[in-house]
Formats: sequence, C-alpha cells, structure tokens
Amino acid sequence: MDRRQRKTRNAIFAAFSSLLGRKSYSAMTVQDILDEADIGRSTFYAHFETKDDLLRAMCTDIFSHVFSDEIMSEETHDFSDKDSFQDHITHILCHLREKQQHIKGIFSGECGEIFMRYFKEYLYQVFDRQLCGSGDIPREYRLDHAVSSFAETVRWWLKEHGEYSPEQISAFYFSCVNI
Amino acid sequence: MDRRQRKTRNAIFAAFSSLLGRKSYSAMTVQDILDEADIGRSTFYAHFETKDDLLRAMCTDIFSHVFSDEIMSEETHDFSDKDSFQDHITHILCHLREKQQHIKGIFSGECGEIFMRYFKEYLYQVFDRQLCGSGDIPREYRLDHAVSSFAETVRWWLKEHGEYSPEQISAFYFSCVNI
DNA sequence: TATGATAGCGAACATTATGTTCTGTAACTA
DNA sequence: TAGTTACAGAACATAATGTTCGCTATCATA
Repeated sequence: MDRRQRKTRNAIFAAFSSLLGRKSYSAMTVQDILDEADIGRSTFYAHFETKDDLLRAMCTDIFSHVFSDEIMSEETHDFSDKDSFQDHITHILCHLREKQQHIKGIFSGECGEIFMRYFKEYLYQVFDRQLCGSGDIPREYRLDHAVSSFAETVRWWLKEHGEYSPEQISAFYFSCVNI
Repeated sequence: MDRRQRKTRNAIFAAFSSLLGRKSYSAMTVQDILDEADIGRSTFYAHFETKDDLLRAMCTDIFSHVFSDEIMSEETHDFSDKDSFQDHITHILCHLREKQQHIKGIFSGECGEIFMRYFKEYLYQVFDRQLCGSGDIPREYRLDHAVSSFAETVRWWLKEHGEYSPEQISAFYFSCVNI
C-alpha cells in the first residue's frame, strides 16, 4: 500500500478514535473527522464511502488483530478441557486490552451496537466449538447466552473497570456463567 | 389529554413501530414517519423534538407498562426466596410479550442500543435487591452480568424465538446464570 | 533522474434532511 | 356560542452529505 494512503488511513482512524472519546458517534460529522485528521474532504471519501463504512473498517481492523489466525486456528490449539479454554479466553482479553484506546470510545452510543454485533460474530465461532451438550436448554440459547455475556463482560471491563487484569476478568466470567 | 393529541400520538407510535419492521432506525427519515402516520410536519414537531425524542418516548411508554408500580413496589412483593424471584422475572416477561409488536423492530440497528440502555436501568433496580453476597467476584460485576444477560435473553426471545413461553425463558435464564 | 501514475488538496456544487414559522381550518371545552 | 387549542400544509433557513474538477505533491520505475 502506498505510504500516502497508509498515512491518511491511519490519520483518519486516529482522529475517529480520539473523537469518539469526546463526542457521540451520531453527533460526530464527517467535517469533525476531517478537521481532526487534518485532511481534505475528497480524500476522506476516496477512502471510505460513509461514516458507517469507516466504523466498519475500524471494527474489522481491530478484530483482525484480536482474532488473528494464530488464535483462531483449530489445528494449533486444542481446548478439550475447560482450563485451556479459559486460557484461550484470557488470551483474547489480552489482545483486546492492547487495542483498548481504540475500543473504549466505541462502546458508547449507537456505534456500540455495530461494534458488538461484529464482535459477537467472531465470538460465536470461538464458543461454538466449546459448548458441551446439556439437558433441556436449547443449544441455540446457551450459545447466545455465553457469547452475549462475554461481550457484555468485555464492555464492562474496558469501559470503566480497566483496573482488573485479563486473568481476573476471565475468572469473573467463568464463575458467573454456566458453559 | 385532548382526544386529537391522543390520536396523533398513537398514530406516530404506530407508524414508528411499523416502519421499524421494514427499515432501520438511522435510515428512517422524519418524512417517512409523517407519510406513514399521515400527519403534517409541524404536528410531529409539536409532539416530539426529534426522532431520538420519539424513540425515548416510546421506550418510556413501554417500560411504564412493563415495570408498572404494581410490579416494582417493594412493599407488595417479597422475593426473599429464589423461586418467588423467578416468578417475578416471569411476570416481567409476560408484560414484555404483550408489547412484543412494538418491541420487536426496536432491537435491530442502532436504536437497540438506546432501548437496551433504558431497559437495563430498570433491571438494575430489580436485580439489585435480589443479588446475594458471594466470594471474590465484585458485586458490581455480578450485577452487571445478571442484568446484561437478562436483557440479552429478552432480545434473543422476542426477536427470533417467540415460540417459547415466559416460563421457559425464565427457566433457561436461571439455569445459565449464577445469581 | 526523468516521467507517467496516483494520492491528496480545496473549492464549488447539487441534493437531502432538519427543524421553524405562519396562516387558515377544524375540533374541543366551558 | 365564544374562546382556545391542535392540525395541515407550504415556505423557509440551516446544515450535512457526497460528488466533481483542476491543481499540486509524492511515489514507483525505467
């Protein structure tokens, strides 16, 4: 990728993240982003179709890091016992923390919905393999419950309770939910 | 309240609900609502300041029904044992189902975020009284977990799995979460 | 290092949605 | 019946969106 393109793209991402800390997504105009990133109008639209598109792109960017192939590949990891699965989850939390500054603002307001939807799509894959059979509760519900609870746990953690370590959060989660 | 006002307000709510089934909240314009409700522009703005205001009003309307005083009052209900609390939750689910047609569309897209935030505010009150002390997990986390899980359970139920009864959903929830 | 290709700048522009104001008419209230 | 209030509909100002175009700066490469 052309260095100019890279610089512009990064500037937009950085401006967007920074603005999310001060302003809600819906209140933010494209002009705000242009001013913050110090780029021209036409340049922005050469990179992204709309503000929503930018949000999507940033989510994809974050998750390609958090759920890297190394983590997701079934071959290299075996979570047959519960402890190693918990380690796996802890590992994901570590990756999320590295992106915390980009993620924190994203939870508030309307774009939280979009972020969480993306997030859950990845999580379904992670939890689907792990879920063991259990009684009368529909598997569909149990999967949704495990995924939603975890996603909300992450939101709770990164938004206001960053003082806890990934290991602690992982422990909290597994002690409150019946996988 | 003036009958004309009541009729207009209801027409707007109905139009809004109906549109949410076909269109996302952000894609919906005020003009769409005017056309659907068959009212004039100035009339809409005499009732609501913005589209967001309308959404807020509808959430308030729904929750004032679901969490009616009768249900929420501490004096008339005692949930000292777990079973009666589960009945209480089941009761709330029954009320929610009555508003299903208004709620269903609201989960999708960006307004789901707003709806869920309101919903959780009420739920915090409900669960806060019930949460018993337990070990090393911060109470704050456990409360958030109980509330978020329940809210997501309701979303799962009303959005795509209305075939289950309130009793079943309540049972699913209590078997997956450690209160 | 010369050159063609590509990215960015910034101004101008058309389009669309928002929210306000005003006038005439119909419905309510006492 | 008289006075008040709500609504319709049109006109309007404002603001954001997304596009276009001519110019300049940067890049890749021969």
